[in-house]
Amino acid sequence: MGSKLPLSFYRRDDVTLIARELLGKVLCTNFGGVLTSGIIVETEAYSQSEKACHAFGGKRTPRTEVFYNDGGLSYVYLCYGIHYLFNIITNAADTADAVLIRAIEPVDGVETMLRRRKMTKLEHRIGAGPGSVSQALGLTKHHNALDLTEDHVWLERRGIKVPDDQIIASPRVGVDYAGEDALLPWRYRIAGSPWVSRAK
DNA sequence: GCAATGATTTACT
DNA sequence: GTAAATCATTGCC
Repeated sequence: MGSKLPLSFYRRDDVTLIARELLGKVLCTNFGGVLTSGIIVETEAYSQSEKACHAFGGKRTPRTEVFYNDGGLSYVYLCYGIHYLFNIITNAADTADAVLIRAIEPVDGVETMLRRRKMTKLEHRIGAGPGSVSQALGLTKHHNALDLTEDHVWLERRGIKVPDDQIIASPRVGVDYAGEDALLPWRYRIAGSPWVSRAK
């Protein structure tokens, strides 16, 4: 097993750097004694300084309150009434930065993930896309604002190296309403991974 | 209190 | 490629 990422990893002030470094790390969940995990192969950075973020401009609502905690917490949000999106809160308290996990490559508990996704055999799309990731790992809104150094949801370093030339930066999708900020290349994925969502 | 909408996925034409 | 599903949060009345 790898070593759990320390809080100091999340509390740095460069959210795009954290998003890049999360590639190749392993996201783990352990609910009811069932371990499931996957290598992070696609992420997206969000910051309060750009419109695509729910907490843009320091806006506070009951939903975004968790953004203003210290880094190292989970943020699970229900989108389109159907899909849960898993984010990691980064940076210091009162600074609303976060990284969205968009795709994983299954590692542990594959059978459990298949059952959760109602699939009979392993397909590349099992962890492709933020809604799919959450479903495969069993994350729901009940797992919002969890401490990522506890033993239910956490991230590990397993010595997987992702060289810079294997990281592709591209504009984010689904954020057209953000205007110019939608063009920021804050979406990162591992080149050549078959587990990422279909490139657009 | 109520209507509009979204950090998406899936299935169908 | 296009459209529908579906509901918590949000913002305005």
